[in-house]
Amino acid sequence: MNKDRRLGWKDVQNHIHTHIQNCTYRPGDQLPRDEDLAKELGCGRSTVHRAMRSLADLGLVERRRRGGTTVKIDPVTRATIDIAITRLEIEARGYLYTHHIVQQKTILPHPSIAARFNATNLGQLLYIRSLHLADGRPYVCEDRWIVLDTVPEIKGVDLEQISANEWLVRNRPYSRCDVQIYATPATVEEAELMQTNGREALLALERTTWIGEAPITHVRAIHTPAYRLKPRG
Amino acid sequence: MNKDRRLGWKDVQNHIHTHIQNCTYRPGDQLPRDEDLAKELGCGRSTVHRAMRSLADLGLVERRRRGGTTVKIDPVTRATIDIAITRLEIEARGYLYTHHIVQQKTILPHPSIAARFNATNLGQLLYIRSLHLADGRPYVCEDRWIVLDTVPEIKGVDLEQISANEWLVRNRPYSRCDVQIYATPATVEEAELMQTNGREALLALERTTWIGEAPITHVRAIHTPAYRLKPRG
DNA sequence: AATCAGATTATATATACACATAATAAAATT
DNA sequence: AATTTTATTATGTGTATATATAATCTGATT
Repeated sequence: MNKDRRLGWKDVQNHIHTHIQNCTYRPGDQLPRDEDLAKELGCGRSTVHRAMRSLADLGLVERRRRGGTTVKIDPVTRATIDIAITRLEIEARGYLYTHHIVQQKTILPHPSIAARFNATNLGQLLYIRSLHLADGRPYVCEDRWIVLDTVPEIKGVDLEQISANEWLVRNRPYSRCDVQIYATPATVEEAELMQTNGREALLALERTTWIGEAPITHVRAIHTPAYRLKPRG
Repeated sequence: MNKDRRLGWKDVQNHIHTHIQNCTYRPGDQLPRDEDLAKELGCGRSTVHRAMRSLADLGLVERRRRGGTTVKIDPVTRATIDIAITRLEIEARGYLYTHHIVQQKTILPHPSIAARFNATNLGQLLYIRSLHLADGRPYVCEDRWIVLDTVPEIKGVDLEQISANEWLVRNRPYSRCDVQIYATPATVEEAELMQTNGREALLALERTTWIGEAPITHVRAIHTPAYRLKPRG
């Protein structure tokens, strides 16, 4: 940035953030107007605006027209999680990735699955249970339902070659994605697949995606017992 | 925004996002230069810049100086989680919040706790096991370690009145927070506290905070079995 | 041939200005 | 007194311009 000349928006952001950490400004407090702060710090209003917007994005302050900017009364810890293609996640950890399909069939949706899509007439689904391994050890077991009316092309894809996970991410952008994270005991079959005992607690990650109004896929991925989900740096 | 005049940055963002969804631009593709896009759409370069930055924040495109903007080759699903004060979360769901302390003592840190802080000389810690209830039913059980060298004032606080969770959030802003999410089977004691059987899988949420270099607190919160963590919006 | 110094290119940042919009307060009208 | 209109205020957005920075290419120098 500027070597020494004047303040950049990050400097302004740090300045305010520091004051919030200092308790110079406490939760609920009113911050100075953008314009006043700009005058005080010797920079443009736009620069303060940029910094304030960033702080608002971080969930640290709240801005209201006419009401000015206040330090958030009930701060939340905001964590951002990036869910990558399973292959890339495994490879990023330095393991060799392999995967195989345990079961694959075309079915009509079970009501509980239809409910996830908030839909009734889904037509036929492609169901796939697949296992993703890191250095040969089970890492993720995913149950996936693909709406064939929305993604007919997938019928022609060799899903042993490229996983459904990867094919969809690369070929089927979505406009909406619901995510749910929860803990679940392994079923007997899952315990066998994951090579754990049946009492293990597994982290489950459910995702459902749509393109416009059209449902694409629903997936429930359970992870190896030691798995820890970590937000990005 | 502008009623009909010209495009706003959100319009531009939608325009590009739509094209990415269309597969007009596919993962890895190069997008037009900001300036060209501005000319094409009939708006200023700054407007395109604003839209592009927003798309980059969403993790959909990547921008490199001189390299231009490309559609992200390996898109990730980005989920943002807001972890609020437990009381507010319970009240937001329409339940009556109560909490009580199960155990409280001053101790020297166990090595595994010290490791979480990446520190060796932590001095004395205040350990608190507390139970947070929704309409009288166990909702969250938290084990918390507070670094007394960093937060000495907490010794004078009645933590039955205001939970340590809430007091810290309101009185001790942090500059860094590590978060980990995982599944864990309930211990015998936890199962009893949470009024579940010992085989339940529970979602655990661990947080460790610092102000500058000084460690503040480490907390492990386990949730009621049915609990599902849902990203915002 | 290897290396270093510009030139070029595209995005990033800082700033200024005009206008839009939301929220509120004050004034005017009924 | 109640309601509507108008003014004020502070942030939001769009744009233009100047400068900064990073990445890459070109070519001159050694």
